[in-house]
Amino acid sequence: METTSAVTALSALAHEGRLGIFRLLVRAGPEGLPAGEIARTTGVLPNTLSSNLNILSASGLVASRREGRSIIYTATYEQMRDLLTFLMEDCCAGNATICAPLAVIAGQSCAAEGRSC
Amino acid sequence: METTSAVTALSALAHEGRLGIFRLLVRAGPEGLPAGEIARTTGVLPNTLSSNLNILSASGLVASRREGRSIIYTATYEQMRDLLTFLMEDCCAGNATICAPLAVIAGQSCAAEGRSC
DNA sequence: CGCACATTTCGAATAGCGACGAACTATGGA
DNA sequence: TCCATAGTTCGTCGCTATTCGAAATGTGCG
Repeated sequence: METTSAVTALSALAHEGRLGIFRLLVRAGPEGLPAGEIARTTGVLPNTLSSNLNILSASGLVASRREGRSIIYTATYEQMRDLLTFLMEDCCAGNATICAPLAVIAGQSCAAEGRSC
Repeated sequence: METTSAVTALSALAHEGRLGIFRLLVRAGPEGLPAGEIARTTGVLPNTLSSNLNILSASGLVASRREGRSIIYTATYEQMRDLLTFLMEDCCAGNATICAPLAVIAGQSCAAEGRSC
């Protein structure tokens, strides 16, 4: 992941409403939730919600599909994993205790990269 | 971690300059780096850098200590881990494949919380 | 004390974000 | 075709974030 898309993703999450939406979708799982239900759950106006869903979509953290009259939104786990990995890249250099569990997320061991931990 | 502090931390990282600083400090490890060296590395004006370091400090992602005439900044791994954990809270409900590695970060297994994965 | 270095604080200008009302598009059914 | 439902797009306004120059603080050394 590049710095630019990481900043975009972090900006998308750095907002109380959007963070709530994202976590709601993470909990909802792969089936996702229709925009209307998100609006009802969070009590946000439809147009404001739509704008925020758009920002989340643009960041890649959320995907959408139409189903009849509803549009269903889902969290994109892969993008999320990439973001977490990016944040902790090269943390090996200084701190082995946090590196080990993070390497699991990244799907690669530190040893494979020739680092000390 | 509460939503408010998560938003604060994410806002702190949602900035190209600050994200770069944070990742630099993550790579630098527990010993950290003096502000002057960060300024030299990133090519940012000292006052702008100071402002951004302040924002990172307020978010808890970075800590500082004085050492002679320099002020040394370090990444706070624990706060970072709390943030990652918060983002993925309850992801179990829908997706076992991503839940497992994330549970390692959180320092607790999903089974311990009585979930299916 | 006086000076130089390292960093922070202050104040002002600029730009971008966020929320809302109103109008628009898309889908499905009578 | 006409209508109701589900979401989106547009335009506007207020607010906050970001940056910079200039000045201030804090620290060590001679």
